[in-house]
Amino acid sequence: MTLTFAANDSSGIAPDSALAETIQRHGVRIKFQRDEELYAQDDDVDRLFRVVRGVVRTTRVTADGRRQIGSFYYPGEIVGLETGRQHIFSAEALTDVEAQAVRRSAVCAFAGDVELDRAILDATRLELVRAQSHMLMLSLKNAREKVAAFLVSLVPSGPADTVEMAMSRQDIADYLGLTIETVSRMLGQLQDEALVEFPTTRRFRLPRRAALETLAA
Amino acid sequence: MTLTFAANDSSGIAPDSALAETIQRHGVRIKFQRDEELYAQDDDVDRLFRVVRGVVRTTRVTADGRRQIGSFYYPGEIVGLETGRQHIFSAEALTDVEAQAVRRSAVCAFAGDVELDRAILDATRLELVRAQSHMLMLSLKNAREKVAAFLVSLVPSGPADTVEMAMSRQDIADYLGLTIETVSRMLGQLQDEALVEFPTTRRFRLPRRAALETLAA
DNA sequence: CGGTTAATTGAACGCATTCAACACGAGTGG
DNA sequence: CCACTCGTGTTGAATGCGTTCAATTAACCG
Repeated sequence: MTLTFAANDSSGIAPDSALAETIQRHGVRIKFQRDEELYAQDDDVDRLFRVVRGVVRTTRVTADGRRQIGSFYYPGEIVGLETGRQHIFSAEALTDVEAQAVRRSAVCAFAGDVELDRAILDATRLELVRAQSHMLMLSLKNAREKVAAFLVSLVPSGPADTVEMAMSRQDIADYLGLTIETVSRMLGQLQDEALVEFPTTRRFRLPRRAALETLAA
Repeated sequence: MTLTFAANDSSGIAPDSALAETIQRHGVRIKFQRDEELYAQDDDVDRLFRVVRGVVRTTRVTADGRRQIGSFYYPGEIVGLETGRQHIFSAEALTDVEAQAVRRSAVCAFAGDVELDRAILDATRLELVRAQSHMLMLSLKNAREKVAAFLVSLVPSGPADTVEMAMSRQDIADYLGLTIETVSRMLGQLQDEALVEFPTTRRFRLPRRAALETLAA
């Protein structure tokens, strides 16, 4: 049974951009094991990655240990351009990951290519839209709405097939700004209302996606 | 008595970029009255603004009426590039505002200028850093920390002079993801601890900025 | 099988909200 | 000058949502 990981299509923008193509052509293929870091917080920014297989999460930890997850990245998406000189987030392989990497300097070498410059700008804009959407979710939604919205974002709007979640409850909690207990409770609550079915803890189905979207606010 | 409005320097990046200069040279000067809109939510993106005088806030309102403030913009800063085709936020003049505007198409006309393309990219990156910083604040800080961080962000790190706040308590609340009552309580609490002094409701001083920074987390 | 980590469930607590009343300041008109 | 109003901000008391702490169950892997 082949079961692809749930893809986050919350942005609604196709991940295959000119930048993705360029990385695809010039990138070096690298593999990361589960939990391995693509780059660390405070690392100098020097490489861009295009996810080929698996899922990547970006994480930041404050001085006093509080953790936040910036986003999850799926095949076709670009990781590594979220900041200035130094990385604010670290990037970690949630599953075994295959990626293509290009040095930022290499990308700059093509700077004459207007097409490419535009592509980097577009990718940065996409990143900004993600952040703004995340911002709204964090401040305006309650626990129930957050979890509902998260589930919806994991399932392509097409057929309501079973999807596999790459992330743990802790990852979800840190992404939504909740605790694992609250996440678990909300999932249970939604399951009681038959808005989601969990055959196993990491696999689910949305039998009434539209209804769930409604209460995701 | 001349008293300039508090400037948000939380980003730590100088607002005067190549983009700002270009707008300064080619921009059309426009004045907005207090509460007037520079552009509305869902408007097509067609103009970029450089604030010359006054303060601008970006706002978004959800279908069910919940309000969020994206950011406050001060003289020298760029407003209007926060999204794709259509604006997600509206931009409103918090005070009387003087701004310079350029049509986006006009900016694109200079596209051959690599310098300028880079400037737009940098400005977009700055916007992204703002959003990420805001994200962290919303999910990881409690009410006390939020308000402390907000006060600190309004005061240039230099001399602890009295500064004037352009925004209402409601604006602060919607920016921090709190209610006006909570904001008011936290301000009162910090004042009791002599970490801030309010001669009037819109004017304050930070006698112990470092101490406030510490508990802003 | 244990042994270990991840996830769920329950009960008590606490922080921020909600609802309500009150204070303050600015502007208007008697 | 005072009285009145309206918008804004503050303060108090009660409620509730999400957290915290603790115990139990489920999943994973040797």
